Amino acid sequence: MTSAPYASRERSTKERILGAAEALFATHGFAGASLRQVTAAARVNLAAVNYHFGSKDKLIEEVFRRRLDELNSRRLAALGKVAGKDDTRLEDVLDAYIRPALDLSRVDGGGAAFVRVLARAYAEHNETLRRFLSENYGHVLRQFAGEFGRLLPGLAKEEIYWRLDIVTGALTYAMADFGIIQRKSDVAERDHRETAAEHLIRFAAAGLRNPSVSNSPASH
Amino acid sequence: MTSAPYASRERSTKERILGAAEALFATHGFAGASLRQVTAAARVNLAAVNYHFGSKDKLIEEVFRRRLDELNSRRLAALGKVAGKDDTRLEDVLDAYIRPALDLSRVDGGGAAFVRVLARAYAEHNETLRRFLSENYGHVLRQFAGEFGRLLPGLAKEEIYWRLDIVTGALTYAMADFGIIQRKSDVAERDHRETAAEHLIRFAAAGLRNPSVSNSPASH
DNA sequence: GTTTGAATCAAACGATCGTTTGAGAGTACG
DNA sequence: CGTACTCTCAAACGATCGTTTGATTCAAAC
Repeated sequence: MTSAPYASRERSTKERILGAAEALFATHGFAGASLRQVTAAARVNLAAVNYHFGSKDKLIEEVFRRRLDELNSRRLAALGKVAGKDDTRLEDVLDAYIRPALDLSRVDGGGAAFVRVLARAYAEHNETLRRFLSENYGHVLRQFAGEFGRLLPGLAKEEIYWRLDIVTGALTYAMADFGIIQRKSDVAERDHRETAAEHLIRFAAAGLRNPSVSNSPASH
Repeated sequence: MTSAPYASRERSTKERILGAAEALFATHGFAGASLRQVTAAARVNLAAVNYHFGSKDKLIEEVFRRRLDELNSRRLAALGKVAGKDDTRLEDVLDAYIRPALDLSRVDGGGAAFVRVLARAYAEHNETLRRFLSENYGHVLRQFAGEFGRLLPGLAKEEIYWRLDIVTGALTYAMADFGIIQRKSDVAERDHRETAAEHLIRFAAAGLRNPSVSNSPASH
């Protein structure tokens, strides 16, 4: 059971399926990408998906688990390096939150596609998927919220979550490169994301530092 | 040709289809919602979609056109009331951008669902849909970018577009209520959106006012 | 050599998809 | 009346969907 009889010279069947599924889910969505597309791109038999994963839904969960576990641990590790100190800057915490996602998008072999899959997940109302993401993502968000609350004592806990939610949405949006604005064709995709991350950190820091107000901000 | 022989006492077949499609596209996505679901919810015959709209893709475009035309004109009208004056506040321009979307989400009869459809569109890589949205949305964004550039003379034009892109992503995300954070069950959906919009305006104003910098904002 | 079990394969399952068809119902106009 | 035209309807089209089946292949265990 240690080595597969077939295709031992290449990546395993399971990994080839996961990679192909990741890329196709990013492009066509979960409902839009068929298992026949996935298995054809992975150059495996159609039945291999149900054999190795059980169902399409389980395959989707595995696509997330493979990347999300590492993304979460990297975020928490980065947070641990800057959190709780006297000279902790807000930008450092934001960087710990954003940078791992950016790094993930630069990994060869599908990481770039995964951030798009992540953006898909936010748009999906699939309750099973949402629960899965909340279980694997919620505790990370709570950790960051705690540190942000320490750095921004003037903001209520609920206010912190509100703003973090906006930051997460903007991050997901920017990372996935789903903007209306067309980037210049001579700018590579990863440079585009790097620039977006730098803008986002400055943007988010300013938004989080904004003092809480009681009156309506604008009424024309 | 002026009046339909059937169902004249109710909303027309076309409008019932559009309403049902809007709600189902918001919940299940464009690929995930079938025409049989749509026509069943609209209580019309299955063939009515292809008869009145030609195809499923054309139906999707019509779902957008129906709301987007009014959203765009309302945004431009609101912008026209505050733009170009000496005492124009940044929050006023942001309000002109965000408030029409919020108002749309409060309209009875499907407007709330449309903001979710809009978020779906951002996540879709469908090239036809992206081109359609860019044609109906690009000129509005350019108008707002021009006014933001006037109010923020220290920012380069490209920087304005970068930040507006983030604002649009965060707005779409917040309006569609796709956050991980669960809102309290006793908070109604429209109140949730109203609060989100107020936070977003303050958040975006602070982010846009943030002076442009040349050095990297954070590196741990 | 025989057995065992995991992995792959072609083929087909029933279900559902978007779309089309042709008949028929209803209204307006002559 | 008859003709014309719009709209609705049940039914079916071929294609594709996720999933299952049963045979086959290969490596390891005995």
